[in-house]
Amino acid sequence: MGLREPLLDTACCSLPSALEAIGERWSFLILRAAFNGLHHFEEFQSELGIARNILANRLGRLVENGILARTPLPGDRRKIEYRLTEKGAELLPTIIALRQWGERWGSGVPSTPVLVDKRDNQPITRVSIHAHDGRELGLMDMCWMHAEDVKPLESPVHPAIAA
Amino acid sequence: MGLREPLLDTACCSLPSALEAIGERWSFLILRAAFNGLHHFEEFQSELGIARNILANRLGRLVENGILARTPLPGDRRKIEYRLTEKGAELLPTIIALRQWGERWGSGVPSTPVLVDKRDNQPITRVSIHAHDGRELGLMDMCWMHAEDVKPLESPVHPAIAA
DNA sequence: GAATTAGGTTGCGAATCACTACTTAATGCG
DNA sequence: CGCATTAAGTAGTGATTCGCAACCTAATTC
Repeated sequence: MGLREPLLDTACCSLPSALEAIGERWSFLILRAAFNGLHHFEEFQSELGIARNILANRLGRLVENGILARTPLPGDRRKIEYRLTEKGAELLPTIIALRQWGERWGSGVPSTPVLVDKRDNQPITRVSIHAHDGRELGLMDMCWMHAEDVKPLESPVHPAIAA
Repeated sequence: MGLREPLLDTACCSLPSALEAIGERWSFLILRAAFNGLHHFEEFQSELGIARNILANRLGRLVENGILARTPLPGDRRKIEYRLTEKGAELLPTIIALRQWGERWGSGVPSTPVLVDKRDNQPITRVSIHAHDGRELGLMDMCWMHAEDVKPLESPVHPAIAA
């Protein structure tokens, strides 16, 4: 039977729970559109060409999961505004990472629009993995460890506090 | 009719093509398992509890898309090894970013195992967005621009070349 | 008060998902 | 060899979801 149980118990990894929230078809693209400044049902619908019932379903689920906030506009109460919450906004690195991957390995076309630093209008760098001291790490530079085996560094105590 | 056409033309953004490759249910979790060192059909099956035909389908699609490489082992030719290609391995930032997001906003449980820097066994930092000079950028620090409007910085030409 | 607009909901056929059982091919072993 | 075992994958069968079109409802506009 096609009963859809949760992907996995969330005991060891929070990926499954994340995927429950945003892993369905279209969810990612709706989020991308939201990051690009779209806020209304019809905007999403015409931009993405998604079926209306599916869009309603996805928007509802994203709202349920606290990723989008749904507010009727005070001026025209027919209009519903969908806006990223803080939780939703923090998906940006994920989305950018996936987009950069697609750009590099997929069709190779540079995506538009592109995220730039406001200060100098220069594009952001590639999203990558960094050590706690800031060094960029490749696959060879890291390994997996059980969380409980990680010993916290004796953090260099701030002089003002240490004194 | 339920004919599944591509999510969107890939003209403006490579996200859709990326999602065609890895956006289906289970694909992400299969990749996570691969990153964690699983390489065989039965390993994936028992770890994820996924139906066998779906697993076969997903593995096939990941291979088609060049994300996993499928090689029968020389020693025991029943055994098929699925291994991440370079293209697949470069999905790590995406997966880590999503996992960190789930960890922060989902159940809040710390995931295990955790990626650490080999040099000092310290966990990696949070995946985030950086300017080309290395500064971490928040949502407020950046904006979208059309790719063709981005003016390349006159890069500080290498003295050896300039001379 | 009729038409329009924004945001949905309903119905229906096609595709996908998931569970179980079966198949095929390569090894292991007596 | 001959038979059990293992690894990987396929087939059959329902439940669920997707996608399209049409319809509905409330708020606004003319």
